[in-house]
Order: sequence, then structure tokens, then C-alpha cells
Amino acid sequence: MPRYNPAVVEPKWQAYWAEHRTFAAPRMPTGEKLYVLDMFPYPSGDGLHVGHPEGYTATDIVCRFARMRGRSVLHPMGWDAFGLPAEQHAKRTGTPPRITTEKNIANFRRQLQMLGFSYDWDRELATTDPDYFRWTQWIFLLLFDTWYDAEARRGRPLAELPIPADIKAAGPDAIDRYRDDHRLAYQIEAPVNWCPELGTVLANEEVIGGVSERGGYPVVRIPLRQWMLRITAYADRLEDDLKEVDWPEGVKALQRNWIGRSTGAEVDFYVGHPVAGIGTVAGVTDPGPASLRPATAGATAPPLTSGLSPLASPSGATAGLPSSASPSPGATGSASASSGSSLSNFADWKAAREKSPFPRKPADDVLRIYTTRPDTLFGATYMVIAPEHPAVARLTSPEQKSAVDDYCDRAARKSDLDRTDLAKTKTGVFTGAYAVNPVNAERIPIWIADYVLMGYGTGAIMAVPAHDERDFEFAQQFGIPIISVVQPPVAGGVAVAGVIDPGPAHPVAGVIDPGDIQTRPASLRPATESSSPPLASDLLPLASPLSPLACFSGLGTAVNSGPYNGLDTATFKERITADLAAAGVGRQAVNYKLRDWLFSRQHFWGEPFPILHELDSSGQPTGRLRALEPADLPLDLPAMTEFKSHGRPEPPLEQAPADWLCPTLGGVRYKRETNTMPQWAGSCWYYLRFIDPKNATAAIDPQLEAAWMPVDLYIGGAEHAVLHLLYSRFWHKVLFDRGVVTTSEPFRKLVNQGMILGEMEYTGYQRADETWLSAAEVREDAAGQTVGAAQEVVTVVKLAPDVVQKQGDAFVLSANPAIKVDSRAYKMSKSRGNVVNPDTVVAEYGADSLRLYEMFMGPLEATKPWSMTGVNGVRGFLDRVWRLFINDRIDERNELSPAIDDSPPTPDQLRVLHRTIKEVTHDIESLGFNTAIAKMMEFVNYFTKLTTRPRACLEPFVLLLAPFAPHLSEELWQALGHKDTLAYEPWPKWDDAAIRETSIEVPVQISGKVRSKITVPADASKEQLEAAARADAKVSELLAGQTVTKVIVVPKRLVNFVLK
RNA sequence: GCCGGAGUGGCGGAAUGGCAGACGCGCUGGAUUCAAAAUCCAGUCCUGGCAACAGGGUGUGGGUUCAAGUCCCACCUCCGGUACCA
Repeated sequence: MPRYNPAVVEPKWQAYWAEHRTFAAPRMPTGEKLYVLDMFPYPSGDGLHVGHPEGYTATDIVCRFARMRGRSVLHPMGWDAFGLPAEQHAKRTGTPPRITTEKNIANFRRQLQMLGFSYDWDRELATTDPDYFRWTQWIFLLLFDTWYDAEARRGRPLAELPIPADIKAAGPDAIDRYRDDHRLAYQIEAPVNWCPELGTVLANEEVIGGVSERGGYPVVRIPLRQWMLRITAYADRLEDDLKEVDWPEGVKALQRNWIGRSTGAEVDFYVGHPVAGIGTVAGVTDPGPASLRPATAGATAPPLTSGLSPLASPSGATAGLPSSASPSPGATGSASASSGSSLSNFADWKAAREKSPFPRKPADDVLRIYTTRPDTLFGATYMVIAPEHPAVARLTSPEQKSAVDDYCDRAARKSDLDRTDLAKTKTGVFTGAYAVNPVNAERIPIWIADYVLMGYGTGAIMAVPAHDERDFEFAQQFGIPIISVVQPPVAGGVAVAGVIDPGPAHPVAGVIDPGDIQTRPASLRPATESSSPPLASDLLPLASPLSPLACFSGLGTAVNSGPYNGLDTATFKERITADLAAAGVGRQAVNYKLRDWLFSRQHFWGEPFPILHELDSSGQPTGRLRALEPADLPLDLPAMTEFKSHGRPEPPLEQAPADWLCPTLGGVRYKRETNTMPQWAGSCWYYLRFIDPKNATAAIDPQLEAAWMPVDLYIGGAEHAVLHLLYSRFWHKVLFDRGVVTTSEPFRKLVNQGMILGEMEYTGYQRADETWLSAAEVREDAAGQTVGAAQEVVTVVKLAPDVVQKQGDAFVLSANPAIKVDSRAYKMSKSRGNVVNPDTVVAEYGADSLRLYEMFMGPLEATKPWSMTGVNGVRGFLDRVWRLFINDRIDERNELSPAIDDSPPTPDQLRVLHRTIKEVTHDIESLGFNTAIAKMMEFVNYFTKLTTRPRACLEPFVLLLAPFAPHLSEELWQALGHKDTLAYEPWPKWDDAAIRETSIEVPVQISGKVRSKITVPADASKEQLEAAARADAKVSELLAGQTVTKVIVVPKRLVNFVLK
């Protein structure tokens, strides 16, 4: 008998589709278009993972469904084929990366075709095709030729960049430099994450916790010439336009967070004028050693800064800021007799600033900081600059030079690993310099610490330990005073215990809302690397750094803030920002966590940059760049035979043959750029090329672009929530600004498929003597060993499901219920040995079963464990479908089951059919594939029981099933006597009239509990329903003698009698 | 710490505020078979009861409502991401 045999049916239809180019999309859409895209895979040597077909099946169902509904569907597939693994394979075996890549692509293509996805294979592309990366390089040139006009909020051609007069006057070289400074693609010499093991530099996001994301190798920071893309210019648009797209809120939140926009103020702190030659600051560095104690390392006495005075008399100034004419009387830095000059300088400076606007770039006499809490300016007790800050040398006093040099050296050498994992305690060093707080003329010490990052804001901060956790920790560590300037809100109308009187006294934040506060015994004050600010032992600290303190970083009411006292945080911020601006010492500022995109890699297997470096007669680079002409693209990789890493950060292409590496153009010798582009480059725009993959004269035809864009549905893994999606949005916006594309966003709707875990596992734990211990006692020790309560090493034992049972909310050994075991599913991994290979599944169950199971497991976006018996279950369903149609008593050919006839369907049968059509249709539209399949199962269960099955019901069912199990459906469609593929058959329509039931069963509740059920006409009115309910024997019995206070009747739903 | 997501039978999971557990897996019983596989039929949340039926039940504790898995408040647990961004 012919049983359902996918091994025969599936290849047959795959061949048919390929031969007939069934799924080739039209060049231009006819009618309504639908562009459905999968995140294309990196074709690894391991082949497809069962995680891949999850999203691919979902999009395939949507596409097949849409075709049957008459839409023009674009559904392409390609390969993100540049990448490190092929290059590492080349290093090991000498096989050129292109060979490895092609082999892997062939395998991936075979696997995808084996699953019957309806891709338009005519549009297949790989990022490694010269015909493709020609245009990747072209887009790079476009970025290179674009500057961002912040006022117009868009990228414009470099030719339109206005050149300031002074630059113009300085000559052509200055103009070139000015232009280079404004390109979206630019070069910098920057510390990068060099990974010796991988032989490459990694982007920040490729370094996780100080080791490489791939492989987990250590990473160190070294300076290197790099290409950067100015994505930060687009930060606000990338954030704003998230409003336009239909994406999961979680992904949008991740992107917003990554962009990390914050609003605050930049404020200049006066530091005085540099003294020629020495690099210290005359104005504010404590001058004479006479007033200093030697800054001995490990000093245990609380190091005090000078001049922190109570703010009892916050100057008579009526404006918020002390006027330059009358500096705050308490602010004269009384600790050091010689500091008067700094204040008079400060006064001059302030006076000058009041007359001129806030300078665009800070001069050397100030330290510019960025803060989101300008309302805490009065609480600033020190400053911190990053070790890489350009002002470090300038601010360091001779006494501190060796300590500072030492600290900065170490910071520079520190890998990210050192900065994260090991940096449990704050470190820092005093520069010897002081800055003057513009709001109260206080002199505060300037420190260097690596908790301030050069890459954010201005690389310098004012530290407000009372209201910032990090500053608080640092201040605790180094004994720096802590001044409270924000009173936490009172809880429930009553001041919380511990708040100090905000009167003239001070300061120390006492307390308060446990949520926002962190207390810390002052006793933990390790003597850390530092040299302390000079001591002024005759001064009493206002806030003893030794007393237990608290840090409050929330919003509240201003105290100790002169004229601003009593303001709430928000109002204060607004007002002081305006006041600072008026005084010429500050301005409102916006900052982003987002950094410019490090765009070069030291790989061979990536897109070469279409850039030439001009060489002088001695072969040295002149610093002038020359971009290749678009007509000269693609620039292909050179033929190379040697891929071995030379272990230096320079790229492998440095070893390229000379004729590639050093071309001569127009008599000038050049050296090619030897960095290559990162893997993200190719995936940044592939969705555009799919629309016009063979175009030899443009990246994409504008007409086609306008017709097909945007991508209507984009499905892929959540791991791309930030990088890939942010990078492609960035490129897309540049292409939009430059008129290449017509939409501001590339992907209208985005869905992340969930992760597929391995099979559920039960795990028990045994001691060396084979006695069991409970899972609750087991943990991992510092070395990653699994140990028991007594530190003994235990063995992990995989248990069969039949030796465990559920007890309460945990699983225990059936043989010994006192022993709890772990039960969970783990991420698939080679090391755990729980990887499921699609080839195996297809061989055993067929592609349709695999597809169906992937969809039936649960909601698309959920994380779910694999289950082979589950696959077997859906295979059982497909077997039943087969037998519903095919007479399995005949061997030779597919003959319809004798139960199928042309009899007119009964109303019941029609109801089942139409309900199924309606529900399956709705479920596909909402991507609820698991429930769609359940509805089809119900259909099959119903019709299997019938001995006569009207063809009029079964034929539409085949069409419903087709998007899910296309091979089987085509086979059945053919057996039903159709000649052509069903791929373009009209999707069945349902008739609500056929679904409508004449009578329905409605529950009757008494005080909310179901007590009976009544059968009533489907369209029964409220009154009829209530009457029918009262008439019910059981209900009337229960209602007898009771007082009904309320009757709720919901037509078609229920009747509820509420008793007293 | 922070940001997401999720907690419902033995398992995967269903439920526009309106009969909790659709559908599937597994399990139990039956039919078929010499036997098995396959297939078909029936049952399967828990407790009590022969049964009809009664009571309980969606992570925990409160609340709103005639009615809560679903809405609100507080918390617990797990999974994923992220981390000195001033």
C-alpha cells in the first residue's frame, strides 16, 4: 500500500518547483507587493541548525499564504559569507577562504532546498560575490563622500560642505583636512582591542567581559590606524525613527538604550593658565611645598581638600551664579594662603566669560565637564578626568608627575578584562591641580581615574559623591568630603528618619529611601594606589569621610545650593542650565552612549576598502587619500597563498603581492588600504540588492527600489537586536539622504524567533561514593567545579525520565524522593551533545514534519525545548492527513480514498470547514502558527471519523495545509486530479453564515460558579436567555428561596445569578 | 545593579475579563494481530465518591469586578541581555 513517504514526495516537488521556477518573483510587483525577508545565515561548516528553519518556515508560510491571496511576493535568500571561520580554516589548512565558503554555501543551499522553502533562487547572492561587494564598496565611497549637516539633520555630499574662511585661507591641505574631518567615513589612530590569539582587532561589542566574544581569548588595547563610520551623527534620528517601525518593544528599548541619549549640561571649570614649559597650572596648583605635606603613598590620615566651606552665606548675588565682582566670601580657599591669586584670576575669567558666549571648544584654562545633574553642582567636591584626557599632562604638578605617569601607563595597558572584572575598587591619582567651581568659586582637586571614560561626554566630570554611586565609592576610598545637596523626597508625607536638617549645617546625606541608597561602612578604605591631595590638617572636615555615609542618586529637593535651595530637581536643572549659559560658563548638551563604528578589521576575508594612500618618492605615505572611481570597482582581493597569521596587528593584506598592494596611477604611487571591512558591512544592505540582484550599473534600480521597499516582514534571531539592525538602519538613512532609497527605515515589521533549546534533561548529582545529593545543595565553586554543600566534588548524572517524578514544584528521584534533581532544557551546543541536525530529522520524518513541528512547538517568539517525540507526533498528523485522502490499500499508485465522494456536505461539515478556514486564516495573519496547526488537526480528527468525506470539504483543506506542509499538499492536490501546482490557487474563503450555529450551549452561573448549562437558540435575546436559565431544573432548584440581587446576561456567553 | 521576557497538568502549550487546560506528546484501557509494529476507539488537572456530584486549582500575597490565567499594587523564581556612559 502506498503509505505517506516524504522521501519520495518531497524531492519530487522540489524538482518541480525548481524546474518551473514556481517561486520566481516578478521584476516589478503586479498589484499589492509583499517583501518578506529572513536574516540570511552565515554559512558555517557545521551546516544548518534546527534554529534556522524556525524563522525560515514562518516566513515561508507567510509567503505561500500571500501568493495564494494574490500578492506579489518577494522572498529571497542569500549568504553572509565573509567571516573569520573561513579565514581561520585557511590558516590551519591552507585552503583559500573562498573555496571553504563556496563549499559551505553549497551545503546550506542543499539543506534549505531540502526543506522546500519558496525562495526565489534566481536572486540568490553572497556578500563575497565581487558583483555584490562591488556595491558594498560603492556605498563605502558614498559614506566617504558624505558629511552630516547637523542643522538640516541630513547627510550631504562633501562638495556641499561649507569651508570656513580661515580654513580656506590656510590653503588646499587645510581644506582637505577639514573635509576629511567631516566625512562619515574617517580614519583615526585609536586604541583598539587587539586580540593576539585571533590576530585581529575587535569592535567593542565583539569583546565581552574583556575576552573575545568568539573564542573567549584575552584582548589588549593598543593604538592603531582605523577606519570609523560616524554613526553618532545619526544617533538622534536612529532613536527618533524607532517610533515609525512595528518592532517588538524590547528590541526598540535595546536600541534606545544602546544609543543612550542623555540630556544635561556642559560646564567649564576654571583651572588657570598653563605655565610655559612645565605643563602645570600656575593659577590653581598649590604652589609652595611649604604648605604641603609630602604626598606619601599609603597615607592613612583623611586627606582633606582645602577650602570646602559651609555654604551658609551663598553670596549676595541675585542671579543664580556668583557674580564675578563678588566672589563667594567663604570660597577663598583659606587653607592655602597662597591661593588668592587663583581666585582673582577666576574672577577675571568669569568677568570675561560673561561678555562672550560659551566657547565652542574649551581653551586650556578650563576643564569642560558633562553632567546630567547640573542641579548637583554645589555638591561637587572634586573633579575626575580620564587617564587618556588631553589635559592630563597640562594639569599634572611636578610633585605628582611620576605618580600620574605611572597611573596612566597602567590604565593604558589595562585590558578590558582588568577594567571590568578586577576593578572592584576604584583607583585614581591626584593631579596636583585644582579647578574652581563656577557656581560657588570653591576650589576642588582634580583627580585622574579610569572610571571616567575618555569616549563619553568630555572625558571629564565633576564628582558629586553625595548623589552619584561611583563618585561616592571613590570619595569613600580616598577620603574626599561628601556634601549633600539633594534632599530625598519624603515618603508618605512624613520625612523619613535620618534626614538631616538641611539648614546651615551640612551635609552628609543621612539616609533614606532604601531603594536609592547605598550605605557603606567607612572602615573599608583600602590604601589604594594614589597619592593624596595635600593635607591641611588645621582644617576640620565638614563632613567626616570616616562616618558612615549614604549616597542618594534620586530626584528630590535642593539643599545647600545657595539661591536654588528648595527647588525640585527638574526645575533646578532647567534654571541652572539657563543661568550657566547666561554666565557663559555652560550650555545644555546632549550625549550618546553610542560610539562611532570601528569599521576596519585586520582580516583577509572581508571587503577591501576602495581607498589608496598616496606615497612619496621614498615610499612613505603622505597622508593624502585617493578613493577609487566607482567605475574601477569591484576591487577584488588579491590571490594569496599564505594565510598564516604574522602575529602583528597589521592586516594580512600587508603581505599581498606588490602589484596589488602598490599600484601607480597617473604617475603617482599608492599603497592600497590593507584593512578590510567588518562582516556587518555586507549584511547592511543585502535586502536592497535582492530587489535588483543582477544590476551591473547600479546598486539598485530606483524604480524597483520604490516598488518593493520597505521590507514588510523581517524575521531573525534576537541576537541581532542591536548591531546588525542598528548598522543597517544607519546605512539606510545615509542612502536615503543621498537619494538612493526612498524610505527612511528599511524594515517595517520585525519579529524575533525564539531560541530552540535541546531536549529536556533531568540531572542528578552523586558524590564519589555514589550516594545522591539533592540538587539544592549543589552549586558551582569559583573554579567552575560542581560541588556539594561540603565542597566535595560531585558527579553530574544524566537521568532517564522514568526514574524521576514530580513532587511539589520540583522533580525528585522516584527511588528516593528526598533527592531533588534538576530538570531543564539547555541551549544546544556541541559540547553538551544536544544539537539536533535537520538532515537527520528530514531523513527520518521528512521536511514537512520538520517544518510543521517547528511551528507547532509553541509561539514563534518563545524559547522552547526540542522534542523528538513531538516531531513524531506531527508526523502522525501528516500520516492521518494522507490516509484521509489516499487509499492506502492500493500499492502501485495514489488513488483517492473510497470515502471521498461528491456528495453535498452537511451543514455540520460545512461549519467545521468554514470555521477552520476562518481560524487558520486569522492565525497565519497574526503569526499564530501553532494554533493554526491545532485547528487543522481538529479538522482532520473530525473528517477522519466520517466514512463519506465530501470532496467539497477536503479540497479547500489541502490549500489550507499547503503553506505549512507544501510537499504533501502538492501531492494530494495532484491526487485530487489537478494538473498545476497549488502555489497560486486562490486561498479558500469562509462564509460566516455557514459557521453560525442555530443553537448553542450557554453556562449558567450562580454567584459566579457554573451550576448548569442550557441550550438556547444562538440568537437568543437577553430576556430569552434569562428565562431559559430560570426554567432549567437545576437552576430553579438552586434559586428557590434565595434572593437574586443581580442577573448578568451576556448573549452567547453566559447567565450569572448573583445571590445575596 | 539595570533593561527585557516568562511562570498554567508528567511535558510542549490553548484560552476578545465570561465553562481553565484547545491541540499535541506521554501514559492507561480496549479493538485489530499468532505476536509485535502500525492503525483505530475510549480515558487522562488534583482530592473525596461506585456514581450522579461536591470541593480545590493558572508562581506568592493583597486589590478591582457579578465574574480574573487575563486588569491594578507589592513580592518571589527562572531565562535572556547588559554593565563605571557622569
